[in-house]
Amino acid sequence: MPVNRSKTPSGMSKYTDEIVRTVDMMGTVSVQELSQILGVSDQTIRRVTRPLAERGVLSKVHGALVSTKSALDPPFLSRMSLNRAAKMAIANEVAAVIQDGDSVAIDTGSTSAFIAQALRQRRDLIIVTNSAYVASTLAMIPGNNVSMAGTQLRDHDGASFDRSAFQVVERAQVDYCVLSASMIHATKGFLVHEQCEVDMATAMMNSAARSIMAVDATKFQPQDRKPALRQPQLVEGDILVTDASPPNAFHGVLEGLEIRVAG
Amino acid sequence: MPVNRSKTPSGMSKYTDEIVRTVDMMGTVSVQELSQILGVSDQTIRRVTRPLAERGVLSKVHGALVSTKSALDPPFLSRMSLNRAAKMAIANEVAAVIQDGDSVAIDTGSTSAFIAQALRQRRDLIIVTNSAYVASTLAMIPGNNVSMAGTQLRDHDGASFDRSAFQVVERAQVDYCVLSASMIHATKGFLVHEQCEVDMATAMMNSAARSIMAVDATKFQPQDRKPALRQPQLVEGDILVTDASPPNAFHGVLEGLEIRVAG
DNA sequence: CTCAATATCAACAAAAATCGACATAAATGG
DNA sequence: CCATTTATGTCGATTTTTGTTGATATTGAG
Repeated sequence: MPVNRSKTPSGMSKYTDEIVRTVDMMGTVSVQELSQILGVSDQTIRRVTRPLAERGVLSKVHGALVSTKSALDPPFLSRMSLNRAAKMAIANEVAAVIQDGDSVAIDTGSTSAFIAQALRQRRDLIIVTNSAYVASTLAMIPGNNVSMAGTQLRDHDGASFDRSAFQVVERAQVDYCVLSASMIHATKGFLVHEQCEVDMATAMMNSAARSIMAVDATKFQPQDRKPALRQPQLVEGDILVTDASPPNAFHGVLEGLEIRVAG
Repeated sequence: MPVNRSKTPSGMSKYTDEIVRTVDMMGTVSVQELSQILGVSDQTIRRVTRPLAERGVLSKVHGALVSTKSALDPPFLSRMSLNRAAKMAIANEVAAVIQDGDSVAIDTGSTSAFIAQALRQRRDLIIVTNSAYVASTLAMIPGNNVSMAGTQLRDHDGASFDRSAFQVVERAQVDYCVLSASMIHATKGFLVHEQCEVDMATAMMNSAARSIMAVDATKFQPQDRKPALRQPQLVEGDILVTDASPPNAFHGVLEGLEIRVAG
């Protein structure tokens, strides 16, 4: 009778190691190819790789194995693809507010990435940002003057929140700052997840004559991961750009703001 | 009844990875061209790329696919598209030298942009660079640790050569530095146009255990704009990666280097 | 504006890949 | 040595993907 159903220490076969190494090395390998390399049948490859795929060591697609290290879809880009149309509309609206020659501080976040793209149609901008993505997007436009704030980049979104980042932002003096938020609460206002984001937003607002808050309309509903930290208070004359009219319940926290609905 | 157990992670096919990499590297690729590269029908390319376009991983126009990554139309792109096949081959060769977990300093330049793309398949890298493009390309890979050296970005290539850039590079201690050159002279060696590039190369070499010089074979011929400044001398054991065997006339300046020919 | 050239799309048949089951070979443990 | 477990290869049914064809849409030129 079968006593020990559970596989060897970690479900390993003598091929496991070489398979994983080969897949990681090549990024993508067809099952056929792999079976020839190891001199075994394709069926064996499937049998060995199935548990690996379940454990997430590698990933299976029809006809081939793909390294999970392939990072085709880092979290940042998957967030980019969420609500794409709305974010693009908002980005264009923000780009309409900002004029050629203006100076702008831009925070990190997926909406800001779209705004950076939209701002490529503007010329002679002076940009300060702590997002490497925004910086590299706008730096290569002839005539722009881009400052990248910070040195150490966060891995999931390529943004920096180190001391030098704040120094650069605080030294700046800009016409606008472009901010974002993870959620909008009917009484608490604009919320984000991390303290460093609040700090950066505060620094940018202090350096800017006017603030632009860019949030898509889905942020008016409660999010799954509840953000707990408040963004600094916007003031009279600041701008809110979104893609649908805010529900009445939010009129309180939006008091005094210039509201622009994109679309 | 067939249950839906085939949980294809995210609509991936065995071609997705290579398609995305190719599109990102080349900026723009026609569907025809891609189908020839992969040896499949154009229809297959369309089928695979449609969901990718919907997710925003790349973007479709009539007849071609365009990278959404760092869309660049300024001079940078024209240099990017020069010799792209050779540069891609060189980039892959460099990525083969560098291992997961290594620390690398990367300079600016079009070849370095390709190398950054190729290095996306590596994991847990520690990167120091003065190019915003390289930084943002590699920063978002989970596990990587990227430092952006410098604040003020040059407009034509998004690179920084200010004081803080040198401070960051000089503080670093890396396994490899990846350098490039505008021309190779048979007796003077590796040449570039600007003093700041020499300074940066020097700083990177001093911080690195081993240097990798990546130049395509066309650089062995005299260029139209003659670069006048010498890169610092490479030393015994440093690596030259190129795409064709250097002519005999250059043996003198390449003495002692490990020469790797990609392709 | 029309026209030709080319690109895209939908649908179907052919090809390839997968999975399950069983037989055989290798390894294991007394 | 044999009994038993484990791993591997082979075969057929099923599912998925791919190439082809013909219709439709888009582009650029005249």
